[in-house]
Amino acid sequence: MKKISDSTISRLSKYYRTLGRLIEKRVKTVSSDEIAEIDGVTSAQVRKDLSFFGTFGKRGLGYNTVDLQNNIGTILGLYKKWNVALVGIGNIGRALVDYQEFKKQGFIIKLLLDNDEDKIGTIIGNLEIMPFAQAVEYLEEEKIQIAIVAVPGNVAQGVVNSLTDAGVKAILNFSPLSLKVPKGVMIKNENMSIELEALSYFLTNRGK
Amino acid sequence: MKKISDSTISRLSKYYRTLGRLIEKRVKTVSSDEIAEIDGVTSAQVRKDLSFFGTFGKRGLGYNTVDLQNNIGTILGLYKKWNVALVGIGNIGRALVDYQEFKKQGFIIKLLLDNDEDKIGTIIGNLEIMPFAQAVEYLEEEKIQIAIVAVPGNVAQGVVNSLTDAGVKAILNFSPLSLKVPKGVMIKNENMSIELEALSYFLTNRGK
DNA sequence: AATTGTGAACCTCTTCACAGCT
DNA sequence: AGCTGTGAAGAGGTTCACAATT
Repeated sequence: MKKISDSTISRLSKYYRTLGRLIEKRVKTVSSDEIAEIDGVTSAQVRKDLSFFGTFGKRGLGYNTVDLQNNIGTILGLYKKWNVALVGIGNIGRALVDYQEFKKQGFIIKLLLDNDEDKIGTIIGNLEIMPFAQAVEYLEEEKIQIAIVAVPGNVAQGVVNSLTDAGVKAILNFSPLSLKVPKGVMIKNENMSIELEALSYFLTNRGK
Repeated sequence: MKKISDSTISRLSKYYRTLGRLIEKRVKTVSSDEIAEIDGVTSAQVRKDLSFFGTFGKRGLGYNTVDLQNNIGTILGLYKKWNVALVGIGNIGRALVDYQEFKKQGFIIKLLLDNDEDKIGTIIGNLEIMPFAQAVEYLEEEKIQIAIVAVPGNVAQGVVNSLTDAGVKAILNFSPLSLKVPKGVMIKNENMSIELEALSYFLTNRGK
């Protein structure tokens, strides 16, 4: 398979969401121009992104919203169910347990892990917080494919090492550090500080 | 000022954090190669990123960790204090109030806004949740420069419109939609679903 | 007439490679 | 000798522009 850029994938996620909203509004057909306008990109970009995966439109007419959403969903693997472990049940972890958006896209949190004695055994939603020390066992039991890591920076790399040793192949990292993973494992960073710092830079330097 | 790419800015954030950790470990000097290794980029990339802003190293020797961190902090505007409003005090909003990393970088949450009658008046940390209906007034009063928007997708654009009308120039958006802002306003998206979907794509297509 | 799909042109970002400094 | 700073080359991503299709 041809290497597809990260930006194309993340734009496809946006188109997917945009199509969802159009479908809610009973829109049946949409042009690349309309999608582009909503998502703040060019229409050529939309068509090019799609062209890597096939031809989904009708010349002169545009795209059927439902079909296109389905196609993008399939490309992104959203119709599979993914079993997710959440590691580190602090403020952010707790918020993520309830984050509705995840469930909607097939990301099902099946395992909560922490190493804090006080937290282990606590029930959140309908899940009990389990000891990270036995992570390997639980990860296997629950057939976890994706781990969300929301632990303090100073222990994040260790946690990620344990997870990848246990065979986890995809990680979403909320700690503010660059973490290393072995080849064949994908890690994505959700780093709020980096985005805020970009805003800080913008406010500091605009006009210059 | 020459236009600097977003990726350069976000790498500078990473270098900043990496230098912080080196300084904690009493490291005095670092080469572009070492920074690059830690942050998973090339050494040429590190030097090029820095070169847009000045010359900070000594040939043959490398960079003084403390000086370089200071320089990057200044470039990013991190030594200013930024007054931040948090709009939408749901699960994510609540988690962000306590997020220590923000405070450390000079982002000070000074205002909590929500439009839910049941929430208004509640105190979180040492801040009272105020009614979004009077946002303009409070934003001015607290001299808010940055707003973090953590409201449901269907009301996000409206909230952002009010904020930009009230003069807010920088927004960090946690809703899962692409939002429009007027020229001169910067919006950064923190979209957990997009990252998870990239992981889903990776797991679905690896090996092909 | 409208809109897609796409090769080619363009532009931007990254890496190379080496002169220049310590 | 070691490492930075940077112009030039290279790679990758975006936009153009138009033939193809409905």
